[in-house]
Amino acid sequence: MREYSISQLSKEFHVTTRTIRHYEERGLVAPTRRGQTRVYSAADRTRLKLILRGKRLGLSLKDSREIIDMYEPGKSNIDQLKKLINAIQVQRLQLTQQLDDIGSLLKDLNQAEADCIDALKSNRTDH
Amino acid sequence: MREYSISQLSKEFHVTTRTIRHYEERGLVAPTRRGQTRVYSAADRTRLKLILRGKRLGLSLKDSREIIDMYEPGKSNIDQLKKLINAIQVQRLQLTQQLDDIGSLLKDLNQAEADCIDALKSNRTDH
DNA sequence: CCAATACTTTACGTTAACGTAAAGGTCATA
DNA sequence: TATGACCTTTACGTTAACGTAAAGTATTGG
Repeated sequence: MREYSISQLSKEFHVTTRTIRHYEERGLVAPTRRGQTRVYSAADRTRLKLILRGKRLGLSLKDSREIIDMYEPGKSNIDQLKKLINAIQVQRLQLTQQLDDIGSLLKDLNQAEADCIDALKSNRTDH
Repeated sequence: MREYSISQLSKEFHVTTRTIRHYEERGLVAPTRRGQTRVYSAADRTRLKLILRGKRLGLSLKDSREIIDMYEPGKSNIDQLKKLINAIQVQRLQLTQQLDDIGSLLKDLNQAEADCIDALKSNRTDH
């Protein structure tokens, strides 16, 4: 069972230690302590990974927290489960929307790039 | 050539008029005026669409502005073009990263949902 | 022994992207 | 003519997600 220091994780994920502590303040990770010092487990590291993935997708920390909490057990209440399933469907909708958006944007970018290259070429044969 | 009022667009895109004006303040749209009143063209409407798409993808207004500006001509300077091509490649990298992320998240969501459903079932046959 | 390194907490500061009044102009219609 | 329904500008407020600085603790190598 590997352990990580805060600066190790900060280097691995290219974020500041302040950022990681901030996630803790907001309740997204809860490393154990050796004395006063934070000790991160492999599970903690995974949570960080998920948070950062969420961030890349434009999720708020609150959203990320909810999603991450979905993976954890202990939510045996039926209403909770139904709520979760609902939340999952909402997320899925958003994601498929994003997929669409990305497709469009990539297309646009390709077009823009092609235009640029054309412009460069005609510029070169100009004068 | 259709025209739109600010409230029309605000309704169509489900944002407040304040938001649209904010985009203007930041230089992302520049509707003409009839007297004091803003009049939006089809092109303006398209820009709005692009901005909101960028927003769904987690882009900043500044990023969106740059991307949108790529589609417009008048950037005939060679250095500018090269810079643009570069920016496009950066964007493309980010997007493919996002595609990856979304794939992972969707997988996770499916798993979480399946787990939920399982939990519900076993809960039903319990007791 | 002391200086460097890595850790800690506390707390105020900053930026983006709007929200939220407040106060006023314009036009149709009851 | 006055009451809505829209439009405007100005300007301060708010939230999220950290940044940044100050001040202190703990361990480790020269």
